[in-house]
Amino acid sequence: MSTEVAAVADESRVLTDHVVEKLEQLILGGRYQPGEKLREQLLAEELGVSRGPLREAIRTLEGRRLLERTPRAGVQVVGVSLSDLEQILVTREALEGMAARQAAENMTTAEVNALRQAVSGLECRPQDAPGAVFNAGPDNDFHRLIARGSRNRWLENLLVKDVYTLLRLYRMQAARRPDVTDSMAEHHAIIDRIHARDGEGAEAAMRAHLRRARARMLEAASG
Amino acid sequence: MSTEVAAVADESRVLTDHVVEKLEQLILGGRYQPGEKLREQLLAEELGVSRGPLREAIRTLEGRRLLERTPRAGVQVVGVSLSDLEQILVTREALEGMAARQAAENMTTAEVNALRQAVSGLECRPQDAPGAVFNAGPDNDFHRLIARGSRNRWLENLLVKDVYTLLRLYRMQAARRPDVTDSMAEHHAIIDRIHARDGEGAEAAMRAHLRRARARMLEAASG
DNA sequence: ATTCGCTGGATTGTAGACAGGATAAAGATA
DNA sequence: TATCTTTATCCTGTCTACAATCCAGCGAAT
Repeated sequence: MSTEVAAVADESRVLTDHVVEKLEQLILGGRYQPGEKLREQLLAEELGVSRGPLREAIRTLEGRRLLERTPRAGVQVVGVSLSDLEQILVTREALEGMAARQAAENMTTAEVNALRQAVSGLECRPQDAPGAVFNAGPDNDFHRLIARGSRNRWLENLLVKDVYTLLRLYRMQAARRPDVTDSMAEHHAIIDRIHARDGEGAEAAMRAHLRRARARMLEAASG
Repeated sequence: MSTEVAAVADESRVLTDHVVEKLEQLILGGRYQPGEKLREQLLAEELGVSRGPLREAIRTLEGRRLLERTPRAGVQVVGVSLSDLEQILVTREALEGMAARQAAENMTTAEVNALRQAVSGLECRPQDAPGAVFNAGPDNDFHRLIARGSRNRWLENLLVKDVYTLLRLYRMQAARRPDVTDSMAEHHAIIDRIHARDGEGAEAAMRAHLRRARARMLEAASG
């Protein structure tokens, strides 16, 4: 079975963690469609684990809102409605605006440089990796680096583990490549503010950027 | 055993959900102190359930960052350091600012009235309930109502399930009553903006309020 | 046609077992 | 006496197996 979880876990992680990861990949990779019901017995066999770790992994992904449970009826992959998408994007604006502000205060110069490189997107990124859906391109790197640069593990976790994952799921669901609309200029404006250590301006620029991106996404989705 | 989970679950919830709730109460109630290690066998017996549901509940609370796992060594109640507190409060400012903005757009007039009543805090709130630590007073209601009024279930969930819980844990840990410092005036200013449907102003007022509250808390904690 | 009850399948919860790692106690050495 | 090492114990992580419960679909009876 090609979908089996790596039998030998690297130390300091337990089986459940690998199941979480693998399951997330299966969902984000489209193996299980939004709305599709997961049957534990089958899934456990497919992953080569027993029900225990699988159920724990499901609980974890429930917490990240990737799975939804109807008591005694089973779990299913969430479907991201247009209303959901809008609410998620609003939440993202709040979190990532603050992340940009904190990044302006806390990022090292080296990190800012890495950020500039990332948006330049010159590094010929190999799109061949098995989980192509995962590498959402240089845009993704940009936002991740800022989340990391905020030095705020709550902001970072909420953004990376919850928000970004749901957005990927939506893109999967809509069969839409991450729009590479040239927001390069906006990205550079944000970086400039961060580089200038202007937290206020960085947050404003990021929020303006995300508002425009949200408008684009919602328009593209409904229109 | 007085800590046993209600044997008969109200419908549409499974045992694990009750364990999550009960465990959260035990932690927030101080029965298990921050840093304390949880032994699953004992805890399972104390709660009157088997290890299965307990382990699932633990995973859920891990997702909410109330518990921390060291692989193969066990789980322990998290300790909220001063740096953690600061980061959480910053995250809260971002989320709750946006919640206030959306509340200004989406709250019904009736909800705004309820909000005013809540901050007036005139209803003689019975502090007798078993989980006294839970009823964090009228201040808590105020923030919950706004989160609810945002009509954004992501914002609301992140605030109520994650952020507020951690703040309660911190207060428990610091053995500090939720400071009832008269932020009444600030609260009313926020409500005024919401009532005026001024999203921009509501967010600004909320963030200013939370910044001041953060400063107070950090000062009280370190000074 | 609607309602009732049955039945098969799936979820949910429990119990017991066991390997392997972590912790704590006992012993050995300086 | 203090520190290092070894040993014993405990606990976690995982699996298997089984009982209980719930739900959906099907068929029969009114």
